[in-house]
Amino acid sequence: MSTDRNDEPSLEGGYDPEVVESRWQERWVDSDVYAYDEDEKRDPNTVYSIDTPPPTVSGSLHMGHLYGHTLQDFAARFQRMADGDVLFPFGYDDNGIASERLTEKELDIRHQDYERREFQELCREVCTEYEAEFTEKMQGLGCSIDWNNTYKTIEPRVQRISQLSFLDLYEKGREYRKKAPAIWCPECETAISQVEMEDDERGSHFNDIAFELVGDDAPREEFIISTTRPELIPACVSVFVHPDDEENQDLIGETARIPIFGHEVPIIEDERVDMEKGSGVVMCCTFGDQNDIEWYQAHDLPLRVAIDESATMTDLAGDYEGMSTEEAREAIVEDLEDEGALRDRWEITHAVQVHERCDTAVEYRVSKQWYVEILDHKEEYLEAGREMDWYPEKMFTRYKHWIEGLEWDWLISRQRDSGIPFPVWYCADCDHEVMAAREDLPVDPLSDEPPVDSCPECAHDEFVAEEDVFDTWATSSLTPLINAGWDWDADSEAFTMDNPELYPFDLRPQGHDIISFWLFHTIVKCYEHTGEVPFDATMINGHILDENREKMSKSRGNIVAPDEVLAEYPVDAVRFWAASAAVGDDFPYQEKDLIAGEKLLRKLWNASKLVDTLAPREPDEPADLEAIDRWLLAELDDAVADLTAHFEDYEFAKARDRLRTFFWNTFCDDYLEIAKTREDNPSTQYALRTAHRTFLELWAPFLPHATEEIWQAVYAGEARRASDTSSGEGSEPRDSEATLEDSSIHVRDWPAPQGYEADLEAGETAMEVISALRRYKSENQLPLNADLESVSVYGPVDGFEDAIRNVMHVRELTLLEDEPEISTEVAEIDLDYSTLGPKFGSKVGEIDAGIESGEYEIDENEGVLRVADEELEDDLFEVELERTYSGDGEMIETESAVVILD
RNA sequence: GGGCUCGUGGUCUAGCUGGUCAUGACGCGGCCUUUACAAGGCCGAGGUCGGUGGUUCGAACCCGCCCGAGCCCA
Repeated sequence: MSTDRNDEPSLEGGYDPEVVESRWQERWVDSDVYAYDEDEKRDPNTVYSIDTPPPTVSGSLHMGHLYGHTLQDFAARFQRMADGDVLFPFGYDDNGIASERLTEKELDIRHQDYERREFQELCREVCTEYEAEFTEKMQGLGCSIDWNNTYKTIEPRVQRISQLSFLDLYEKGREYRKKAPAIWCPECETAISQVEMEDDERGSHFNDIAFELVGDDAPREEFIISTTRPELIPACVSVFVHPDDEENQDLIGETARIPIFGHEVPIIEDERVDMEKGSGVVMCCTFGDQNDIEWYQAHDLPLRVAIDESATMTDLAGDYEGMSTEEAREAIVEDLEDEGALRDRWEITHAVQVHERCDTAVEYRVSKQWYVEILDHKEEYLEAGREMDWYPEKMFTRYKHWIEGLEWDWLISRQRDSGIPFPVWYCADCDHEVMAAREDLPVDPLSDEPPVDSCPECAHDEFVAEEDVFDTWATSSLTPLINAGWDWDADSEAFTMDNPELYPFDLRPQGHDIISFWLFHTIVKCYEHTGEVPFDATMINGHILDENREKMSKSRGNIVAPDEVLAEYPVDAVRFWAASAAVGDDFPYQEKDLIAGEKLLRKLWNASKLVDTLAPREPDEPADLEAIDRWLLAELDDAVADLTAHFEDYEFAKARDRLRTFFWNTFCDDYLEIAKTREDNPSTQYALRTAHRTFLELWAPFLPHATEEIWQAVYAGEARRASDTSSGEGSEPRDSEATLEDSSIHVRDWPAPQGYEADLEAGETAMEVISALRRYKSENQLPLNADLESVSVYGPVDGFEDAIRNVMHVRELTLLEDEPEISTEVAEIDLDYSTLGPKFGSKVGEIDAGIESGEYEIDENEGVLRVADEELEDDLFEVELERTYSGDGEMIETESAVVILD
C-alpha cells in the first residue's frame, strides 16, 4: 500500500517534505514530546522557561509571528537538548479592544447595540474560531510549544490573576483614581493610553478667524487666529501669546470675545506658543490637543466641554448641539463667513493622532480614570533593565530612552464591554473605594456584591459598581505570573506560585517595536509584585520587510502571508532562512532565499542515504582510529564547541553558517568522497556514523522535521521495527507514538566535544592537496575519476597519503623530503603592519616606498631587511618568492604544500 | 522635529575592540556524470564597503556632516 511509505519514516527515494513535515507535527503534539512535566521537583537552575508575548487575537498569522516564534523555537530546542526541561508555553491575548473590533467587523455589528454579557459572548465565539485557526497554523511552523500549557487572557484563571494584581498594587499604594484629561477615542468610546495612538496624514483646512478685543481702551479691534478645528471655539477658554512675540505684545492682559458664541476669555502669555505657526496667536480649548491640557493645568483655566464621549456637540455649542464634530466644523465655518469673521481658508495636510485600532482621530476628555503610578520608580525600572542580558545588547538603549522620556503615569481603565472588570465598588454617598476580597476573585461588580454591607468610611449601605474594565496591557503584562501559576493563598496570607522554579523566566522574546510598552509594562508589574526582575534575558527580533526592504502593510498591499510561503516551501527551509539574519536586525523576505534551505535539506537527505550504504548503523568503536577519521572527529569537536557557544549567545546566524560550511564542505565534499574509498574500514565506519548522528543532533534545532525523519528512519526506528513482527501491513497503527517522547531526536542530549586529538594541520594540508588535484582535473577537462599517473607532494600530509591517493585516483604518490628543485626570485615582501605600525609610525610610508622601488637589501645571514635606513627584524617581514619549477611535470602550489604532477 | 538602528559585488549577507588578496549564499558564465545529490562538483566574472570631510603610518571598521531606509517618540 502507498500509505505504508507515508506512515513510516524511511530513507527511500527523495526527500518529501510535505509528507514528512505534517507527519511529525501531528505526532509531536499527540505524544507530548514538548510537554513540560511539572509534577516532578524541578531544579530552577536547569529549567529553561520562556515567556512569550501572547499574540493579540485580531487577525491571522503574519510573517512576524512566523519569524519571532521560529527564533524562540531555536532557543527552546537547543536548551531542551542541552539542559533538559523547557517550558515553552503559548497564550492568546483576547481580552482587549482589538478582539472587540474583530468581533464587530466579523459579525458586522456594533457593541453599543448589545448588552455587555451578550457582546462578551459574541467576542468569545469569534475569538475561539480565530484561535483554533491560529493554533493550527502555529503547529504548522513546527515550533516546540507545549500545547498543554496554554492560556487565554480572558479566561477566569487569568481574570483572577489580573484582579489580584490590581488589588496588590492598590494596597502597595501604586494605583490611584483621578479625574483628569485623558486621551479618548470617540468611536470606541473609551479612554486609551498614549501607546495606542498613532499619527496619520490627513487633509484638512486652516481657517483664519478674527477675534474681537473687549473694552473701549483695547489696543486694537481684533486679531487673527489660525485653526484647523473651528468647531472647538465654543470650548475656547483662553488665548495665548508668546512672551517674545513683539508684534502681539499689546494683546497680553486683554480680553477676547469669541465669535458667534460671544463668551469672553483672557489673553495670557506663555512660552509654549509656537510663534512660527499661523498668526502666532493661539486659542486654548478644553481640549484640542496635549498643549491645551498643559495650559489648562498650568494656568488653572475653566473647563468648557463642547464635545461629548461620542464626538457629538454638547449644549455648550448652542445651535450646533447634536451635530457631529465634522458637521459642526462646516456649519461654524459657514456662519463665521456670514458674520465676516472668517478671513481666510486654505487646504493643508497634517499629522492627526488617531486610535490605532479604528483610525478615528482622538479627543481629550476629562474623566475619572485609574492610573498605575510609574514616574516615581523610573530609576528602579532602569536598573531592572540593566540587570537583564539583552540580545542584541544595543536594544537596551531603546528601553532606557523610553523610560527617561516618560511623562505620564499609566492609565489602565477602559470604558469597554469585553475585558476584565475592576474589582471595585464605590460608596454611593461618599465615593469611598471598596475593593473585592482576594478569595472572591474573579468578580464582576456589575453582578456580584461588594464584600461589605456598609461603607467603612460613612456607613452608607448603597454602592455603585465600577463599570470600567482593565486596559489589555494591564493583563498581558502579567504573563510571567500567569505562566508560573501565581496566586494568593488565603491560609498563609501570601502570594504563591505553582511552579516557582520557572520564575524569573530565562528568556523573554519579542519584536523591537514593543520594547517600550509591552516589555516595559511587564517589567513594571512583575517587579512591583515580586520584587524581582522577571527575565534573565531578553531577545529582540527584527521585522520582516518586503523584497524592497519596505515595511509590510495592508495599505501598501505588500504583505506576504505565511500560508503562501509554506504552500511552496518546506517549513524547515523557511526556518533555515529565518536563521540567516542576526538577531535584532530587520531583514527582507525574498522568495529565492528559501532555495538555499531546500538545497540543504536535499543535501542532508542524500548524504544520509550515502552514509547508510557505507557503514553499518551500529559499528563497534575500533581501538585506534586512523588519521583521516580521527581528523574528521577532531574537526567535529571544534564545530560542536563553536555551535554550543553560538546557541548559548542566541547567535543563530553564526551557528547556521558554521554548521552549514562544516557539514557541506568538510563532511560532504571532502570526507564523504574519501570515505567512499574506505567503506570496509572499521575506523571510517565508526567515524561516519558518529559524525552523522552528531550532524542530525546539531541540525535538529534548525531543521526539526528532516532530522526527525532521518533519525527515526535510521537510528530510533531499529528497535521499533524489530518488535513489529506481527504483520507487514502499514495501515496498522504502530506503537511509535507511545515511545516518541523518548525516541525523538528532539529530546536527545546536545552533543559535547569528545576530546579527539588529531593533526589538524596535516588534515588541512591534505584537503588542500586534494582540492588542488580536483582543480587540475577540472581545468584540464578531465573526469574526476580519471587516473593520475604520478603525483609528488611536499608538505605536512603524514597519515593522509592513502586518502589522497584513493580519492584522486593517483597511481603513484611520492612524498618529497625536500622542497622540489625550483628557482626563486623575490616577488613580494609582506610586512607585518600590526607591529611595524606602532614601532615605526610615520616611517612606514618610507619603508613601503623603499620596498616598492627596490631600494632595499635582504641580509640572509643576519635575517634582517634593510630599507629606508632602518633594520627590520625577521619577525616583521616575510619574503614571498616567485617559484619556477625547473623539473619535469607541472607544479601546483597551495597554502602549505607543493604538488607536482608528472 | 528628536532618539535608536541599518546601508558591503545583480540580490541577501559575514567582517566593524583599525593592520593591507573583504566572507558565504542566491543568481550569472564555462567545464566535469566520482559509490548519495547535475536541484551536484570544480573554476570564473562581478565590489571606489551609501556620500563626503576628518583622526591615523594605515579606515568597511573610529569621529563630524549629508543622503536613503526601518522602528520608537514628539
